[in-house]
Amino acid sequence: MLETFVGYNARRAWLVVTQVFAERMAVYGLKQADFSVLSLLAHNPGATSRQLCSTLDILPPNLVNLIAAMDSRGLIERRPHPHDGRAIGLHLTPAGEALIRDAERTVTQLEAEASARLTARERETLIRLLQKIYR
Amino acid sequence: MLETFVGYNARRAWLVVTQVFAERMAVYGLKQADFSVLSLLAHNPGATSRQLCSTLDILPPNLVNLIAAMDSRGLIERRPHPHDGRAIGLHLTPAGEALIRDAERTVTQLEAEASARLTARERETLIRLLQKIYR
DNA sequence: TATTGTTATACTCTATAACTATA
DNA sequence: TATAGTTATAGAGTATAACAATA
Repeated sequence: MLETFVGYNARRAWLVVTQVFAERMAVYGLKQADFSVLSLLAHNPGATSRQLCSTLDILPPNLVNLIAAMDSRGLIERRPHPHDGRAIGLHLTPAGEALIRDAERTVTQLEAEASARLTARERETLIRLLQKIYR
Repeated sequence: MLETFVGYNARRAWLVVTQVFAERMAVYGLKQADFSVLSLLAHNPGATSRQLCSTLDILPPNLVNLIAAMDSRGLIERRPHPHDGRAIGLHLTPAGEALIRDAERTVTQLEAEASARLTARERETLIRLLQKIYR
């Protein structure tokens, strides 16, 4: 019965992937949210906390320490926003760029392993159907 | 980039479904784990805590209060296991059966709403592909 | 008045160690 | 010795309210 529900199956699949993800990202000292933030900044330099929050569905208070920690680690930099004095533009440092490049490569690899029982086409279909749910 | 990963998309889809789920199940006083336990017991009467844990990937200590609460509510009954003096067989009471019957109907309905942008066939495909990941 | 970033805090979910009773 | 159920507790993740600075 449970297995006929999208919600149940999505959670079970996510649990499997997320476990492998956590193990492989521990090498880089990154958790899921860290990876998501760095990856977004790599492809959207200068994004604000608020933009990250709405894109990732994270609440602002829960992003603060996360950003502060990666700032301390020298992975990201906060620069004044060009047009909005309230906001802070977030940028990757060279170290942050190097780290996320390696991490993204690792995730691409583990994704391939996690979906090894799917053909390339099935994997595309899966992602497309999942996006139809949440977009 | 993030959107090319199964893990990311599975989580986002699950977040959407789970939110609607939580709202609709609040009427019954059930959380996700409660629903899963009751539903499993409805279709597997006499199951033990240990069996529920391994099926749902819940750790034994985290199931204790959950079971106790539903026992207090008169939804489930603990009976001595017929063959194993250590174990306890879990059964739904008539009240528990009535509740999970209604709740399952509601979940079936909300699942249909959540996957309204998918055809019936796409929904089947989605579930099949998700199961290929975690099974 | 509304929004950005922030602090403090609380609540839920998940994880670990250790105990008892039975196998 | 191994397993089922339990207790206590710690940690991670997520949520709300309220504040200063800027729009």
